[in-house]
Amino acid sequence: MTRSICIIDCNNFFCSCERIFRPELKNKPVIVMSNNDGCAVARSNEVKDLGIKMGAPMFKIKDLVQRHNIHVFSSNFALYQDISCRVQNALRDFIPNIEIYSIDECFFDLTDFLPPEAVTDYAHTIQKNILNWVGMPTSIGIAPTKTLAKIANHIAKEQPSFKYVCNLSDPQTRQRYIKHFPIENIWGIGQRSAHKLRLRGIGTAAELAQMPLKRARQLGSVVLERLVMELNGIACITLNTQPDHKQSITVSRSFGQPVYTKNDLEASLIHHCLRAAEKLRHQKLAVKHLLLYVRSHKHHTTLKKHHYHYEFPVATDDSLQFITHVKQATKNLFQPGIRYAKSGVVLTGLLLKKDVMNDLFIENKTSHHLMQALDQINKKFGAETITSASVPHNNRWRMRQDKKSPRYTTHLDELPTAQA
DNA sequence: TCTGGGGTCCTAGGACCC
DNA sequence: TCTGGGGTCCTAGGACCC
Repeated sequence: MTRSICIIDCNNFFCSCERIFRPELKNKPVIVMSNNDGCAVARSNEVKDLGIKMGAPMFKIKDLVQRHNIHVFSSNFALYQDISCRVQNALRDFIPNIEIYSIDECFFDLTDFLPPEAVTDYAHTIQKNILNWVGMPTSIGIAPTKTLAKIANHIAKEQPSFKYVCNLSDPQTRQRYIKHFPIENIWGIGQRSAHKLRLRGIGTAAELAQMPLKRARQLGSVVLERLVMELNGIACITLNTQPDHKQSITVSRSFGQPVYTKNDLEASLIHHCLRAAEKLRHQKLAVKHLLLYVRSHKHHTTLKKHHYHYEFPVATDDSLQFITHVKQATKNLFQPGIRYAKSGVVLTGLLLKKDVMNDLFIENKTSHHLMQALDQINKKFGAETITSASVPHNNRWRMRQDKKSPRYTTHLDELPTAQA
């Protein structure tokens, strides 16, 4: 039976979030920048029309920004995450089982919910209501597999006649559209694979769909083989509405300005560890493996050691245990005279806190109540209200974020004000 | 001068064991 | 001294996504 797999995707998500609270920016060019205001990570349609590419560095587009009076925002993830939850909750009113694929996309399956001929109308209803309730414009793609639904979604945005909903369930319609769909735009085909395929004369989704499975596997392993099947309407990538817990947690940042001292490096790592531990506790997980790393400025090759690994004898979620290792790591890694550009922490070997095996012979040093109190206070009064006394007081490594909008929906002192 | 951050999955290759 | 192969587990790195 042909399934009605749907993907809903917020249009220019970060830009649209900013516009919800600045309605005067509708139809005006808007850009949202990456951390440190380094490059463009979201562009409104007006900006795309100016030819500014995804990831374009600020210093290269400064002139265009001025000339066209583009509104630039630093990224405001507290706001985006909250709007994302609102969109998801609105969507659940229409279909309870959704797969949250990213901050601005969800998959869902309408097969057992509606007859195929009713699906397109329902998608329009969902779309209209999310726009009314949350203020977020969206696009919806519908097809028998996730890969084809992503293609439909792409077409829904590009071709105005679809009004942001494209249904490729019908094989003839589908054939007509994938004939002209470039492989670069297929979900799962990156630059490398696209180049490889083009060299072999394959340039469109339809051409890739024709590839024999054996050949696909040989060329791009099981990943490409699956993709070819998906293009032919055979579902290989299943919907996952009950995801497992995370496999890894990362906190890393490029510095707002170059860092040369051990203290600054240590301060940044401690900060990242505290954030990572917070995330860990929030997801009710504990970690076995800790990785701390530093990066020097590009082309700086005299840096010998970048990584510090540690395996906890008993999985933990205790911020204070991490900090001990930061001291050790900085001692190991720091080299004077290096211009450091970035640091980070990666937690892997994650398991549910309730499944942690204690070791009889190791004293359990985790201070649950302390950590609980820490999280509650910081949640209520703002990040880093309470932190460890060993966190050095200095901000040299922090991000540049000059154009950040208020966190309208998550911080009481940043609420929007209505004018009478 | 200035180019993000947080994820997932897959493969190859090394270490080790029998 | 030289001689095998199969299995597992782990890690680093690649490719990709948003």
